[in-house]
Amino acid sequence: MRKLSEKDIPRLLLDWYKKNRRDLPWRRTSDPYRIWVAEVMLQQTRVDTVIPYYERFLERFPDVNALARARLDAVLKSWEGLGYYSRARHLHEAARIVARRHGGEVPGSMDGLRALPGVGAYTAGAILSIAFGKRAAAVDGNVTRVIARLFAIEDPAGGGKATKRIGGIAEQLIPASEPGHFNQALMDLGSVICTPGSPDCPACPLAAACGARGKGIQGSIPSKNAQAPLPHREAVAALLRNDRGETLFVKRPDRGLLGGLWRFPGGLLEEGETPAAGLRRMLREELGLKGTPGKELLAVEHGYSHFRVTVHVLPGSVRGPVANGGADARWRWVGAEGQSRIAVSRLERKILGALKRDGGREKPV
DNA sequence: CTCCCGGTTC
DNA sequence: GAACCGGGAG
Repeated sequence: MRKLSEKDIPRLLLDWYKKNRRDLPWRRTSDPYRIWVAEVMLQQTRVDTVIPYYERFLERFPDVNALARARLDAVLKSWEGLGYYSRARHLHEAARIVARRHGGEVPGSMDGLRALPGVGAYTAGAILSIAFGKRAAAVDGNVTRVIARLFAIEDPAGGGKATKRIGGIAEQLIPASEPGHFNQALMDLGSVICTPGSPDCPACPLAAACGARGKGIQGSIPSKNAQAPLPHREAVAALLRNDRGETLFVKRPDRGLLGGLWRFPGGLLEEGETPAAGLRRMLREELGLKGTPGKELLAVEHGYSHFRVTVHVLPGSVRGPVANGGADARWRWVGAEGQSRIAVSRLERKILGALKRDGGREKPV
């Protein structure tokens, strides 16, 4: 029997994929829009998390024109909890571009796709190969790991050298027929068999062709680069209620952390600042209000991509009546029902859930 | 071109 | 603690 070589890889993978492919909602369609939405959601986010969001999003925005017509607030609400909210903003903006400039048809070219906000090399390659059957690489984290192992690439993953080499190999490997299935096969293999921690080499259709396996170094590829622990910050959030029982919310700027989502008044504490003092300062700076903080209700831990935070939640009263902001105001009094309609991050949902559980009663931390 | 920012889940 | 891509600043 002839030794396995590089040119056997597509056939072996495609055969394996036909028997082992995962049944995923976006694999039951060839609609470029639906595949695009799925690929954007799958950026930075696991398959199981994406599935329910994907279903709901497409029910709400079934085609490009529906998404293009929607308000950003509605799109963000559908994205609530999925994280990396700039993806939603970019997708919405891109849908408007497709509706306006491409007659509602998702572009089927690399240049057309890459010109859309939120579409990088990976997403464009995935859409081109999966929805349009074109020969394009789609190198995500799984594919990177599979190729790094297959070719025993020991340079640190994410480094310029390894990225370039892996991209080049991915381009070469793609077969002219079924490029979309080939790319998805690579991703499934990485997700199910060639996993980061302990790859299941005996189950791998490419084991005999795998360079890392041959050298017995599959467990240490890709090499892990030590990362510094995330910094920790302290923050305060104010629970301000008016006489109608509504709560004051502030809208975050469209860009930056959690852009376009609503939050409680407050923010990061300065070094050595107490929650009460910080809250007084922030109410003054942010809303021009003179406020009196009450006793801390609870403290919530939350992690972001590059720091962790402890949020102290304090009730407060503000002097004098505060009018409701208009439709586009950056702050607004929100009743119980409205609180389920506005888009907020996990952190605010966590706080709202905790307050609801103990009925908003004061409680020692 | 490289580095840093950006959220959540398992 | 690990995993997961794109944009924008430097």
